Amino acid sequence: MPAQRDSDIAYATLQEMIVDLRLPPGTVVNESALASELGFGRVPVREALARLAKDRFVTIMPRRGTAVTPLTLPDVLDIFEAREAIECGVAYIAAARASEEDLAALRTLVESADRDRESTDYEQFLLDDHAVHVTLVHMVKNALLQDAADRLLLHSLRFWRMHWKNRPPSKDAMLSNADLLSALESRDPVRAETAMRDHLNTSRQLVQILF
Amino acid sequence: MPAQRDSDIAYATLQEMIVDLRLPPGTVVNESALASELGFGRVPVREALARLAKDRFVTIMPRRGTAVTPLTLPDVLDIFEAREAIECGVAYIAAARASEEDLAALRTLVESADRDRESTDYEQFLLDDHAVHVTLVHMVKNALLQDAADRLLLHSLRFWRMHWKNRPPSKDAMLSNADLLSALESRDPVRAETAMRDHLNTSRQLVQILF
DNA sequence: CGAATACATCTTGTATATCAGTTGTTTATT
DNA sequence: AATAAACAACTGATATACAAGATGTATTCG
Repeated sequence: MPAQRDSDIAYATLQEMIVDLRLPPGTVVNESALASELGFGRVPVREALARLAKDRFVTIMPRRGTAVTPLTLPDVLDIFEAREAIECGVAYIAAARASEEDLAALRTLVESADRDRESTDYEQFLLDDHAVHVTLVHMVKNALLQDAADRLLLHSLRFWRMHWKNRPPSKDAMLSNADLLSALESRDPVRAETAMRDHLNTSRQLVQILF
Repeated sequence: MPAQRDSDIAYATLQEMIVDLRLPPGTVVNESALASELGFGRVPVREALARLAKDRFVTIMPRRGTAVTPLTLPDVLDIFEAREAIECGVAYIAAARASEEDLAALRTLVESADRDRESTDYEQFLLDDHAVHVTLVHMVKNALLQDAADRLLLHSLRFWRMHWKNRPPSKDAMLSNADLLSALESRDPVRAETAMRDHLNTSRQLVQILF
């Protein structure tokens, strides 16, 4: 655990506020204001913002201001495309490498998400679905892949929250990961990759229609 | 153009120094020393180091110091694995999306790299091969994928420079991208993905043997 | 002589102050 | 009235100063 510097806490706090929409896309933020709100000095807040900018969660316009990055349709399509490129590869690798414990944990999460769909609790569904993908990525135990994938998954989570915020929750758009899970359990890399690709393609198409 | 803040210049400079081994793996760096060397204050240097830490080019040990991240065998294998996961997806997408101009530029680079191999100029080979992969990624015009891939490619470049630094350059280890190029030119996503996977697997195996 | 503790020093972490660039507004000129 | 130049206010960018944690060393006690 890399220590708890103020800038680490500020980073985590702000990221959470951005992803859960307490700081909605487009919000302009101000270093000094944030500093006094969070109870830190300007320096740790500034460092946190710099890191969030590298993640593309905020956009810094030098000497002009900093804003929470907006979510345009092209941006969202990029997120899905990048997820497809990375997570398909991850699924392929994970099929060969997953331990029994990993698979059991994944099964629990997938079943939990399936229950959420039945109760149309979309916030909980999002969290469980997110957890499924995060867990999958962590299975491959590759810090570099994990960095890239975790960031994309958070972008994705932010998008879905935005998407469903003022929209009726629809069961059709809450896709199951059952196929992926069964492919992983039978240690079939190609099927796992295909399941992931189908999963992501289907949601991407849904978004493209509904946006 | 995202303005030229001192911290941007410091970031670019330090990244270059790390990747071209002027700051070899394991070097411990000191904020104030770097600051006076580069002619900046401590703040921009510190921000640059924070960004480099996110890229895993340096490792910050809070209140203890900062070091250029060492290159262990497991790290290198992670780099190759992550490249496989991402670049295969990139090749797949690029096959459908590449413009004629992109393909022409790629052809020039591939041929250039092939010439470098004949003259066993490994530094120039590395640069051209790097350019091939960077160009490929830029073809898909997806900033998120580009972020992730560019970082991995720089890690990879650093590794190869380290690898060949005190080793006789061997033609066998300088692989061609001709197959990949031809797959792209015939707009065949599956073949492009396969070519990329073979390319990366072969070099990974070479490394695993020689390390 | 060995171990533990106190201390000196080095390095990063944070706060405060100053500098500099951008923008929008005001004012003067045509 | 329209345009352009000067200016004022705001924001981030950087420098300087100070605080705090960590490590190695020296000293002291058993």
